[in-house]
Amino acid sequence: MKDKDIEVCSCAVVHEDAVKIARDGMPGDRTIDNLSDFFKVFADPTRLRILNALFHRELCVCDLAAVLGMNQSTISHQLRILKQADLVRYRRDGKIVYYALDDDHVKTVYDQGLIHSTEKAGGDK
Amino acid sequence: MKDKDIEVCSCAVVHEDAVKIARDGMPGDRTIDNLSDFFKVFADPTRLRILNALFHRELCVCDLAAVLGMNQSTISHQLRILKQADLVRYRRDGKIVYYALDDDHVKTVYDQGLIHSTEKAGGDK
DNA sequence: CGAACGAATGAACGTATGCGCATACGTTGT
DNA sequence: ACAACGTATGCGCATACGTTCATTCGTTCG
Repeated sequence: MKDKDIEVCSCAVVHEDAVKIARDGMPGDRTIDNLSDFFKVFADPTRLRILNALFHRELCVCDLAAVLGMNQSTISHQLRILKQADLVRYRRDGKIVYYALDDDHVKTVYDQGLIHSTEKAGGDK
Repeated sequence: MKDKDIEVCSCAVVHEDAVKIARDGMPGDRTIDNLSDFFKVFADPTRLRILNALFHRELCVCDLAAVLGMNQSTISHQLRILKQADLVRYRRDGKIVYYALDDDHVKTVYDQGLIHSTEKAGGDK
């Protein structure tokens, strides 16, 4: 192994040991990418609103469009993303497709983020 | 109040009551935006790697560049975002600026996301 | 079978985001 | 004060993302 780190940063690496430890503890690309993709799903107002609406009960695409005041197409696109992330599941009843939260911990993540985000926004100490 | 919902979605709203309940329970734009912004900070591999590196101990910009194998400029840009989100704080020691996690619950959010993301990726039932 | 309706998909557009280069800033040592 | 070094910032590029329009798909009902 060669000192690739030195080439990246022109400065003398201040803490070689700390860098090594941080490197060893770093998860693989796959893990990091999965993690960022997971958070990415929650990083959009429209999707958060959809999730919020589904906290109460299952809703069809048309209902969600009405709740959010947005196009049916937009809702459908976002539902696809939520579905791919396994955050929601759907149930077909005739022409109507009902969406619901796939897992309870979706609300857990949502709520935890809510606590921290409002904490930051409100508590401007 | 006028029926704005009907105009949005050309279909006949299937569940008026459910739509109304979902609407009433919907947080304001400010809250939703804060929440999505919060998750957005976690929704990038580079920032997640920086946070991960800081789990062990505080590091300077140069260290982080070495750990991630990226430009100092890139690291600095991302640190700015993390700082604005109050996820990290910095301490100046001469020319060197050390960054550290501002809060313990940063790791909490990180870990919780990790659990769910690996759960989804691994358990492809 | 064909019309009607809800939902899904693809293309296009504007915008936002991450990265690296070049450079400016702030501090230290001579 | 000047040079050196670590860090921060502005700019441009490439790309990813969200929304909308138009169309297609799938189902139901006449």
